[in-house]
Amino acid sequence: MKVTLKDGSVKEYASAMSVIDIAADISEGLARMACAGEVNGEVVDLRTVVDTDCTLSILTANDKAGLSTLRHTTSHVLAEAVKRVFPDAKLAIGPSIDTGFYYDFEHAPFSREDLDKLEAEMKKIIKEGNKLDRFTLSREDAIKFMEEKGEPYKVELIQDLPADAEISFYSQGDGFTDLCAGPHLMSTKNIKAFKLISSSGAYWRGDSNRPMLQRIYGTAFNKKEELEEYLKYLETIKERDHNKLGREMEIFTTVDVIGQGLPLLMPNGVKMIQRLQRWIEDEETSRGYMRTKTPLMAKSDLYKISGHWDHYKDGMFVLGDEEKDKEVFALRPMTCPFQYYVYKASQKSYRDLPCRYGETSTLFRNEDSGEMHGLTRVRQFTISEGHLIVRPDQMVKEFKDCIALAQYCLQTLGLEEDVTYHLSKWDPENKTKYIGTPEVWEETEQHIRDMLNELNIPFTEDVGEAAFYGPKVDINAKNVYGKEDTMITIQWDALLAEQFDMYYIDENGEKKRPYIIHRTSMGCYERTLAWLIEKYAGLFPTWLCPEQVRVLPISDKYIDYANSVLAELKKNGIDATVDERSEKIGYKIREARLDRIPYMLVVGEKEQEAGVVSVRSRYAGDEGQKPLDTFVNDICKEIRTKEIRKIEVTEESK
RNA sequence: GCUUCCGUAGCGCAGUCGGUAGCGCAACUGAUUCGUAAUCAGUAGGUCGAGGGUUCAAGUCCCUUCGGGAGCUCCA
Repeated sequence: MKVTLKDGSVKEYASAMSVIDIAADISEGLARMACAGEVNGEVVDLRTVVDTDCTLSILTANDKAGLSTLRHTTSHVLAEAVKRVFPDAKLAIGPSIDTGFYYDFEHAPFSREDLDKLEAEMKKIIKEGNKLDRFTLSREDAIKFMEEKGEPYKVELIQDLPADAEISFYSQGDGFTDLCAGPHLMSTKNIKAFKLISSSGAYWRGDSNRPMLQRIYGTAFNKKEELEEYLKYLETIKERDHNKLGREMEIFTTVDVIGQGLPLLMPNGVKMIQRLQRWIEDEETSRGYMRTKTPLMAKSDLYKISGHWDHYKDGMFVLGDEEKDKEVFALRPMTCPFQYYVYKASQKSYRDLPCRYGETSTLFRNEDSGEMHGLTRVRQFTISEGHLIVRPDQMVKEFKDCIALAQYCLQTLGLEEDVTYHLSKWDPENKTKYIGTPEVWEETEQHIRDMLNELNIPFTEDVGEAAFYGPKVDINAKNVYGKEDTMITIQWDALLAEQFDMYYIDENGEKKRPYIIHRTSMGCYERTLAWLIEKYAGLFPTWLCPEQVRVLPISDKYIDYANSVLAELKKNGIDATVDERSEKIGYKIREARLDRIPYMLVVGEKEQEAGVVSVRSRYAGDEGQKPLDTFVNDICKEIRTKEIRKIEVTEESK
């Protein structure tokens, strides 16, 4: 057989060979480094025997799949360590993940001391350097095997494997054997650098009705240095965590007596949100949106028509008692039905459509207590919401325009590279969660699929993520910890117009159902703010900075001049202050840097006499003396164009 | 909602075996009037998240509750 290698060279073998043997034939070193193989593009175990012509790559920990193999084997080492240190623990599952691996156990919660003990035991196991061997069993034997070992979770896993699945096991020495599809390293001794990160509860099979197991998270790398670097990185991202930095910068705060998920936006945060809001509202207006302002609450009757009462009552703040009170109200969790009644207030002709309604809309959602987080998951928030009532023939164009608006917003804020696009579909297995027929769902999902393809937007399709009334495009971003949130959503709704009896009169004088697009342009302001804090680590584009310029007189003698400079800045709409304290200039600069002010204007004798300012920016350090009007022109232009100036000078700010 | 960790001055932290609370920065006052990352001196600030219990005595031990973190589950 002929084996074509990554570099294009061809090896010929007389008989079948395993991947690891081929690796050893290429070089000893490669065999030592090998984590997995890739045969004809498919990742395989090193033990896989190749017997026909193929292309083969030997994957090492420098390859993504190789690294995840290394991590997966590390999770098995962890499992063996747990069984050694805590023999009563029951094994569940232990996959590799983007950041490392985890393994779930039925056991009492693990403390940090337990993790340290386990790490020590893992080091021992690695030092022992047992070989991993793969073998398969029939379903009956596999179940018997795990029953004898007293592993009920493994038995359940085997029982649920598809009928045609090969049931494989990996053993490492005599002590430990685990049900596993692989692939795995050849020996535990090839694990060079690992660390147990944390432990926490996790439901068996991700089902909150089933027992809670204990999950241990860890990570592993090819080299010690890479591990160190990763651990250091984990430390540094805390510094840009919006929940920490946002409080530090007095953008928001929370108060225990006010309640969970109810952040207070402070003057700095409000300034930023106000700028975002004015920008978005003006942008929408220029794109043909009309603005509405509708009530924050309504009678339950409204939500009964929309279907929210049936589908999302638990998520709403209900005012009153359904049993006792004649009327029950609820704070609105969305604006849809309110804007529908704006539409319905007058009879519409086909000529009136599309109707694009926008509202800066405050919403209330009663999240479960464990879900609240900083500014990203809150109980009250304000969203750049809107609904477009359109004729079916206008739907595709309008939907595309909504995507274009979202992309424009992301580009302006410099966030477009950080997002992923998702086609969120219904779950045909769970019809009770949705309204409408399968035909309507399939058709609308196909429309969105076509559109995204046409626009050349890469996207994933997520089952069961749709709204109850229709599929949607979700634009998601990850926070500093890698957790994903929906930032923007655009939803295709061919169903609610029926519920609300919305219609327009077509060219033949007949009543027709419109389609509806539910959409946001820049999503929820609080969440966007959180995203910006983390993206820019608090060093926002100048137009968004709560304080854009600080004027620093070098002594009290120049306070008057500093204030005349300030007046000129304010006249031009620039957010600025003067630092009037009797401190040394170096100290004032340090403070301004710590406050993340983009521009500092130093003024003293020379500046006053020449009528100029000495500009110091976080972008380029000392920018030298400039006439004040030149500086004002420059910064006004930067603000007007919402320029994202690259930071070239990186000085330590600690 | 579930598992777990945490809550001491504005912020970051210390507080031993239960014996009545301290440090740094910030703040304030005074001096200094300064040229690019911390001028000097002084002052003030806490019923230790809240409530209850054990004890002669609780920041410390126990219970409840509120809030915060991590993860799970959920997220119109």
